[in-house]
Amino acid sequence: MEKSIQEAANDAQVIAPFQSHGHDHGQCVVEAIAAAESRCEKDGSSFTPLRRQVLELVWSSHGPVGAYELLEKLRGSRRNAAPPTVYRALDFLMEHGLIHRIESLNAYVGCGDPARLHGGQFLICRDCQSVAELDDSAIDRAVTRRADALGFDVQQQTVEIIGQCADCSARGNDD
Amino acid sequence: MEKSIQEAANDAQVIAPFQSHGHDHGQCVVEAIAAAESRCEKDGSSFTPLRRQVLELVWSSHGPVGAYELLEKLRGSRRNAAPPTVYRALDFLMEHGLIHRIESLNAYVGCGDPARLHGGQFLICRDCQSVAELDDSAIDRAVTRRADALGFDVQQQTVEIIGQCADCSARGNDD
DNA sequence: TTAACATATGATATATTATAACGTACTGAA
DNA sequence: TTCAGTACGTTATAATATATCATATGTTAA
Repeated sequence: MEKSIQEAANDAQVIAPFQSHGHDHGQCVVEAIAAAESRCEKDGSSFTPLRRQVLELVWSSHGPVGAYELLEKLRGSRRNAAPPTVYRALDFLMEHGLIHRIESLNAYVGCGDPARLHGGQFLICRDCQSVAELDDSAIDRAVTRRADALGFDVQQQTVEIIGQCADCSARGNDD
Repeated sequence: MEKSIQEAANDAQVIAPFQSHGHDHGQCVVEAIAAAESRCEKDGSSFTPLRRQVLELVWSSHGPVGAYELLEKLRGSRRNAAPPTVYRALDFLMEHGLIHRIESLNAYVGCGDPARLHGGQFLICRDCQSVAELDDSAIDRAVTRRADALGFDVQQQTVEIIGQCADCSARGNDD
């Protein structure tokens, strides 16, 4: 028998599922920040107020956020914020596995599992712009196998799947 | 026993392998243009001189090429070419499956199999910038399976694997 | 044949995303 | 205490992509 969607979402290989409308997002951000703190402490890297603030802004939605959108928000509290302010923070957060960049959207999302470094596999909903992060070993294995067969040494995987999430197709959005 | 690299490269699931230095590139471009012509004829779409020229320029290397790089080259023969000139041609070529966009490089590569519409799976060498195009059904299946389990309807797959190709690692490039 | 419409390209301007380069302030080690 | 490293400020600019309106060309159908 097939797993239900909920069971599949609970599977360890789904790092961050699509979020239901009701979920406690405040709590979810708090947890992400705590995880980031402990990750940086482990790395011996400094999780400065600016970096923390940018990470909070990234997490302020579950969707991908653009750099200039972050810049706008940042300017609420830092009047002189400029593009490098944001990009440097984003670079730091990516290097430390705290966020991922979605190449096909030029945008950034919080990483649901910063404890472990990993490349990104994402399901991106065209309708509601939400993103589910995967760490699916079957996908990873299939990629690695083919690369190995060609003598190709994999350094970074980018897997970005665009489509429509279950909620949106239930809702009948056909945009 | 494992397949040799050559056997793996000959596998039908590798649409466009990494190119050896010696391959007959002129011939390879000619074939790509011919395939494009027949594809467009089948689609009833018009393969204009501009579009043909841009496709030739994309194929002028096996590596990914940026839009502004194409624009420069295009200006050799069309003095007034402007960004929209190139982007419109690129859009047309993508819609008709004649080229793919590499999201992680903001660049474009010729499609090795325009006869059949398909999303892209790419191995991209950091050192020599060459690209191998795959159409690996195991990767595709792994993605589809997980998406299905989550009730996610896949519309477009972007799989871009960055690393080092066999030639470059043999050559000992460690950049 | 021509009016009507769609398609393709020209031309100009501008939007969006990202980085370069240099300066200043703080921090912690020798 | 000076030196080196790091983080951030500041200004400028690079690189990528799109909007908009004008012009030309081709196709259809009355």
